[in-house]
Amino acid sequence: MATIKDVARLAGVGLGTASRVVSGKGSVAPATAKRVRRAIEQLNFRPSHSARALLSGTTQMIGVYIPILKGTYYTPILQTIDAELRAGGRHMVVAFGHGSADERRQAIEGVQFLINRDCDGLIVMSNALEEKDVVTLGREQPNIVVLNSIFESMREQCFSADHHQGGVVAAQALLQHRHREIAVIAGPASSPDNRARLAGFLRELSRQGVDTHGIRMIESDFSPEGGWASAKALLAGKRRFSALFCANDEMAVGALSYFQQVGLAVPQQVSVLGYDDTWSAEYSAPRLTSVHIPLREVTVSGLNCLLNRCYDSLLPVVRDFPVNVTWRASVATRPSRRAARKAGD
Amino acid sequence: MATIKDVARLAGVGLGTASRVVSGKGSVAPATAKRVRRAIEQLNFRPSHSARALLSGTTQMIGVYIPILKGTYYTPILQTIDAELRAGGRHMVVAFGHGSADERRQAIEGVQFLINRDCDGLIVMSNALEEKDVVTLGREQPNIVVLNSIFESMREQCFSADHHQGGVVAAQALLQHRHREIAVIAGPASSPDNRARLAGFLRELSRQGVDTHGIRMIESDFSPEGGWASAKALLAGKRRFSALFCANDEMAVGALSYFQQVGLAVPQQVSVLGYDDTWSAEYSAPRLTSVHIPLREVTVSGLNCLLNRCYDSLLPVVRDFPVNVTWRASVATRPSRRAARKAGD
DNA sequence: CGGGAGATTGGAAAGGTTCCCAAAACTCCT
DNA sequence: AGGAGTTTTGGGAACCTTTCCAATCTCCCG
Repeated sequence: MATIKDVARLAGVGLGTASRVVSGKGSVAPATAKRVRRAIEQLNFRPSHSARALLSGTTQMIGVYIPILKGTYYTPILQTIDAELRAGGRHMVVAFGHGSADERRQAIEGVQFLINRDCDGLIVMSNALEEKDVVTLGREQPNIVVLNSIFESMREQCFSADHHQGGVVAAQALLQHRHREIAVIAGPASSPDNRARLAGFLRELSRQGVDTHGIRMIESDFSPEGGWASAKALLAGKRRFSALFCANDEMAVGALSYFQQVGLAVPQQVSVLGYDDTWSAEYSAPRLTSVHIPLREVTVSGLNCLLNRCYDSLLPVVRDFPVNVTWRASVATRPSRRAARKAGD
Repeated sequence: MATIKDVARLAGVGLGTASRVVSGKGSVAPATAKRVRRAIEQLNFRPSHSARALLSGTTQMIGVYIPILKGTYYTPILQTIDAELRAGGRHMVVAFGHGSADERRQAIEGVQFLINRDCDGLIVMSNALEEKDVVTLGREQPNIVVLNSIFESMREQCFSADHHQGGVVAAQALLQHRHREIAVIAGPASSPDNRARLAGFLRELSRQGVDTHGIRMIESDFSPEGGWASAKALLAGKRRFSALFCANDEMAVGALSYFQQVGLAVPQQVSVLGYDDTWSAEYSAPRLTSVHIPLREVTVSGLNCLLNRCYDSLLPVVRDFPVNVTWRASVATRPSRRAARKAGD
């Protein structure tokens, strides 16, 4: 690979002049510039990224940690980050969690890896990380932004929709269609955002007079397999329900698949409500009504906040993200049979 | 950030000694080593990746170009690549196609970007790239491996399952269940791998005596939206069919969603066969029978081939990938004539 | 006690860039 | 022609590491 020295020699100019032509800053006589450009062309020169990084102390590289890339939740995030970054001539290096260690350890290792790679900044998503972990990590690389979790010690750097409110909205959506016999497939209890949406959900339910002790809740793992298995367990149980709230779309999709298999019609016999409004909700059978989380906005704001820290720019940052529900076909008004029976009670 | 010079100074040793302790190669007296290690600890030193890269001429970084990260096709690939790379202490930088340019231009720009970033090697997926493009790109960075496309001028560096054979297998799956009235939702005609599977499909069909002029084929775009719209168009047409072959799972999922909406039972009234056997096939409603493409194996072999080129290692590389069908619930034996007629209404 | 082998150590050089400063070249005016 | 002011130019220094070579030290043997 040709270096700028070669370019300078071939063009018959000094190092500085060649450099000035490459970077476009500093004055250089038009004729000289042309000569240099021809030399660049001729030698197929492109500046070494490493050398620049070494000198400038910045790699123009943002690390992204994601627990696992399965399903449809993280993909738009990655896509968004890459688009924004590339527009500024920077790039993204991604690390996923993997190995046999537990999730928390995987996250720490992944982030550590990214730090060692000289990333200018980090975007981290993980609900397994603990407050003390981010503090430790933050000492090594203060340019960290966390998506979808809130850590008290670095509130400014955390971006998340209000999942408690998301739960409230979910409850309202169901209530509004007169459902009162409700089942829930929850995410892992260890996940704070899952806990938040559940709390909001139950709170709104009881606020509107539903006895929340009567609702059947199964803890699962955010995967379609988990949704499928939970739906099965729910149906096997004796408690009836006219609506099912799933703590994410993936589980809802699994549940939908199971209901289809056993011939339970959605939404005629059961309504199903998803959460996140990811891409999997769009073309399930039936199409899934889901609580919309404006993940793109969350991501962009988080990223902008990070870029502002790293390169002191002044990109716009928003910290409040409205949630609402995207209506599709999986939620309908409570079946009338039940209404009648209920009325006769 | 502390440099190795600081470490050396604090430990009261020379640069070389400090470096030897860091890298672990070369002999250093135990007592000295301990002193240096303490200094490292104390200063929280970690070697600069850029400086190492500059000196060694290698960034330990592999670039991955992917047209778009939507849906479930590319995600396992990324996950696989990251896992393999990290195991070797290397990392991945991903670029997606984006902008307003056409796909081919996007791919060229994306790859170019990766090259400028000093990647040691590149993994490229794109069916918009042309032979001459890879030749040009290959001149700048010879360490390129292409997944899921075959370019004659660099056959050794191309890894793909045999999509023609995939089409054959698909046809056999349907034939085996006595379907002869078949519709197809194809991918873009511009995509070579799509053409290959279609060719194989039709060839096997006619080999087994089905009049392929009688089959209704709609070209779509590999997306669920496309699948949905195509299913609708197919049903609106007057030609009837008992089975539908979709050139990828995403479109099949869209079709499934549409069929559910209009109350057409799968597989009782129409069978649906997907292609790729991605994760979306697993929990659709009903679960999708699909031609399994061993994408993980393809990816690993491609990556190994690349790593062998970049770092002259001797990782195992396989070039033949068996395809078969994963049976789930969306394909059944041809229904009675009455049901079939209904499907064509 | 001299000599030699081996272990240990220090520091210069190199890798490719950019930044900065001083020098050279040019322009324009008197 | 002389000089002031501006534009253009060249190259050293610095960024941080590793590699290599020479110097020093230690230890053992005759």
